[in-house]
Amino acid sequence: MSYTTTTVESDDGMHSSIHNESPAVDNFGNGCRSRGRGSVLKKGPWTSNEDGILIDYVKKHGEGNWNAVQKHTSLARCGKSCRLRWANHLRPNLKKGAFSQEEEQLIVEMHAKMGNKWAQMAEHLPGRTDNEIKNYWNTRIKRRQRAGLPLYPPEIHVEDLQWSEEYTKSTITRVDRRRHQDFLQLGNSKTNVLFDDLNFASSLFPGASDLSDLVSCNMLGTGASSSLYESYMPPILPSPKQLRESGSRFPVCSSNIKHEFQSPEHFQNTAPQRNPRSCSISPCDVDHPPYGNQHSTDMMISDSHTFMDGMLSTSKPSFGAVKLELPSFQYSESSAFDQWKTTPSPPHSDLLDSVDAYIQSPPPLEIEDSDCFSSCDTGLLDMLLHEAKIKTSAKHSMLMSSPKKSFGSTTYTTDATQNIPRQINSGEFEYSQKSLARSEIPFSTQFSAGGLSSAFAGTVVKTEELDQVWEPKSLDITRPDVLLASSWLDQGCFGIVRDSSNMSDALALLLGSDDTGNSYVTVGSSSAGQAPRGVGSCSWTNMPPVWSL
DNA sequence: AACTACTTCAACCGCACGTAC
DNA sequence: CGTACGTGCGGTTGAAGTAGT
Repeated sequence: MSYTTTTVESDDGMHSSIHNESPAVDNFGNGCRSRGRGSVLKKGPWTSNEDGILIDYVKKHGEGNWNAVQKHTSLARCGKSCRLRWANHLRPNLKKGAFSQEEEQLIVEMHAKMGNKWAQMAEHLPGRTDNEIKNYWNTRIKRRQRAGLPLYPPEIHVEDLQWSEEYTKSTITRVDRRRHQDFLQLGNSKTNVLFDDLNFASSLFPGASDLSDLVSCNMLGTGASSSLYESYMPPILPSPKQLRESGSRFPVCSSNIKHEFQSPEHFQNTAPQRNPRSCSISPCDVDHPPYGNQHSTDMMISDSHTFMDGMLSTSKPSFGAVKLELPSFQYSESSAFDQWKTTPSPPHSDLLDSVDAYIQSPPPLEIEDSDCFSSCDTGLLDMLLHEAKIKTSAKHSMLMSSPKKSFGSTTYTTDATQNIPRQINSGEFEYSQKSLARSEIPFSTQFSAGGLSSAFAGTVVKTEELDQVWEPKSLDITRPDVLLASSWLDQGCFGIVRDSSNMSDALALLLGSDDTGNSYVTVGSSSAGQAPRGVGSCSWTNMPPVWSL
């Protein structure tokens, strides 16, 4: 390994590096030039000798004051390098080796909550470093991207809908950390109420916060600009290897389509014995997706809703000036973290199930505009509304303990919408719009990412169209939206669609009328009474090649 | 055995924050 | 208040290792 670098001191004291091709063998004459001392700092891998020097130093002087290491020892390393070496490799009680399943699961859950807050995660993983966690996560992203799996298990996502509006505000636009911390320290006031949504104790309809949450969620979800996430729906042609495997990983594309649309009974029989939490998050499912050895129910996009999570941006600048720091549902309030951490199994598996069902409700059948651009804009709003309904219906189904049907891994409430809150304040959507505006992200940009618009755009659903559109036989399996929607088929969406009573309830849910009869969707650009668009009215030109195969 | 593709992970880089002066 | 410095964090890079052909 050659890390030989010539560094040029910059104005801010940092050293820019010019890599040489000559081998570096403790070449102190060709490294970083220390600030003010004129000595040369070494870069690259640490030797055991250097490690020993650093260890000795820390033993004598303790951690911190890393720049003094160079001054007080013969170590020709900059302070940053020393700190990194100590923190990641030399400090005691470091746990080396692969992550355990428990650790992996915890990381997934923490990332759902925190986003790329590696250091915070590391605090909850004794002996692990932020760098380790970060590397693990990046590797995991790549693996799941290849496998076409959602970044988070659905259960994770559902749980993660319980995040704070305030927190989101503070992270949508990159606020300074001080303010962020101030917010987190609000403590027992509003934040805790918001974070305590899991209790769902209130029968009030918190639509405003839901909407804003969802708005932010999707804003963040569009932060697909991150180099790691933007390719979650692969922007590149699959490798020959991937193509060979595509038959299993993208079963709907295969010629054996009839095997992919199987009866609910099939799913019931073949679905893994799924504990909503433990199974979905089990490392063997989440992090080690075997290409050809996976149950159909766990295959590829488990649901489009969750799929979007894979596109969550974390910190890379987005298309505009906005830097999206965290995934949609992140909050780092420690108390909230501790709360869920201590309850590894979700206390609301029923809730999760029911939410699954609604997540898997039909994709748009009707969108106002004909051109993709506008429909994408519309679709975002509709998607947000749709997600809001999902969330709120889940809460109410929780409260009412509705009877459920189960198809395979998915349970849905048969009378969920009877519990659906109809009370939606007129101002809530305005709030949502404000949130959208606040995000400063072009809607079209957001929506074009990964073809999500196809999965979510539009909430106006005509009952009579549903059976027609969503009969498996009428699916155009070449289309990405169908591919996305196929995840519902996987998870029993037909149970909803085919049940007319459920369907009407679902319609009510989706339309979300308020007391005055005002349709939810009419506030947005999408409206009822327009010509039906069908499933494929959105352009697929933005779809990554793999979907166009 | 040689080559290629892919994965892992240690280390670097730039930025931002806190603090001292 | 502004500046310099120390520190921490998150993103990225690239060499080493591994698997596949």
